[in-house]
Amino acid sequence: MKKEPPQKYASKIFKKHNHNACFNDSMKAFQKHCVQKNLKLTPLRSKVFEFLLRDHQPLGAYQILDMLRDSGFASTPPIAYRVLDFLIEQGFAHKIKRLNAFVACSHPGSTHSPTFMICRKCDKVAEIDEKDSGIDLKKATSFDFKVEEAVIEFIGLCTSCVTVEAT
Amino acid sequence: MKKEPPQKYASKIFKKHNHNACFNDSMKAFQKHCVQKNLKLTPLRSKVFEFLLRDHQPLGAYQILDMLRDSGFASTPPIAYRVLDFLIEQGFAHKIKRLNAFVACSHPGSTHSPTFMICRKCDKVAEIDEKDSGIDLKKATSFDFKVEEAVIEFIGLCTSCVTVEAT
DNA sequence: AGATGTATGTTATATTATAACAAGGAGATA
DNA sequence: TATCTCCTTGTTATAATATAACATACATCT
Repeated sequence: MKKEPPQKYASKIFKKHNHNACFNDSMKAFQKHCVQKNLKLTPLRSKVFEFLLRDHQPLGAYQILDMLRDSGFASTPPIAYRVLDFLIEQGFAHKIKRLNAFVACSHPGSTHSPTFMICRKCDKVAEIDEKDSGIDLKKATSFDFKVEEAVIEFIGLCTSCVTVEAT
Repeated sequence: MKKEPPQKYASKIFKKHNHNACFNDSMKAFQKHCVQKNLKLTPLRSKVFEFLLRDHQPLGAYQILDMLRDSGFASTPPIAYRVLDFLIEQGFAHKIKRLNAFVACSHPGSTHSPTFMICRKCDKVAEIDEKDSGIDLKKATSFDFKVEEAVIEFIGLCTSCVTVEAT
């Protein structure tokens, strides 16, 4: 049996994965986090996180508001923005500047400066580990500037869309 | 006479520099570019570029509109956004997502994926060379994703503001 | 029950950006 | 010179994103 060659993967998001498990694990991690930090995991918060987990598609605040309305929640802008702020603060969501949209964090738990790959065709977003991104934050902190945080978003094509475009 | 040790500089923007020369060189480069590409360097375009060059401060579209009004130009939103689009397309300006603001490009001429250092205290922005940024775009293009463009913005403190905060 | 703190709801408005169409002016050409 | 074409600028209206400020509800502790 041949050994697999080492490969670099942007993230599971662009690949098939066991989404049920993925969803459940994330939800459980969120629940656990809230219990540990004595934060309230309310129906509203839970619902919004669920939307974000649903299919890893980034969602705009106003899309989320529509979904909340459909689910019987109040749906004025502050409702969504507050929950999103909460999720971001707790490290379970990120904002994609490029899209003015929000995604569930792919590896929550520790605060980190996320790096995203955004497909310009299907708008799917993959969050990748800093170590795989070709970025060395220490190297970026220079004589003249103390780096505290980084916004890193790569725009391009995911495997599926590359294939389609090549046709 | 001792040799200076090699140092890394984020950019001239955070340092003293001959701003008159800097301003004039940029303006001339822009003029030259327009002649070569047979584009019209109109008073409006020239004025907006001048604002951006003024002191390297990122400017919001509506700030630019105010400045245009003060200079006797028309000042409805499309006026500013169109000129800014023009400058960006021609490679003489960039948009800073973090600030929803625009800056003159520090090394125009060739198209490039700029990397910025944004001081969270004074909002000054330095554009740095990719090679100094600790980022390897080739490394970022992986099996799963074809990188075409990158948005890279470091947030932190510039030398002056670090000093102030340490006090 | 009352006090406190946090979450949610509501109203209004700020900020950023674009669509769609009209008018003006420079240069080419008949 | 007239008019055609192309590009720039001007105008009106509105879309999209986000926050401020304040009111109400609800849980938990006492």
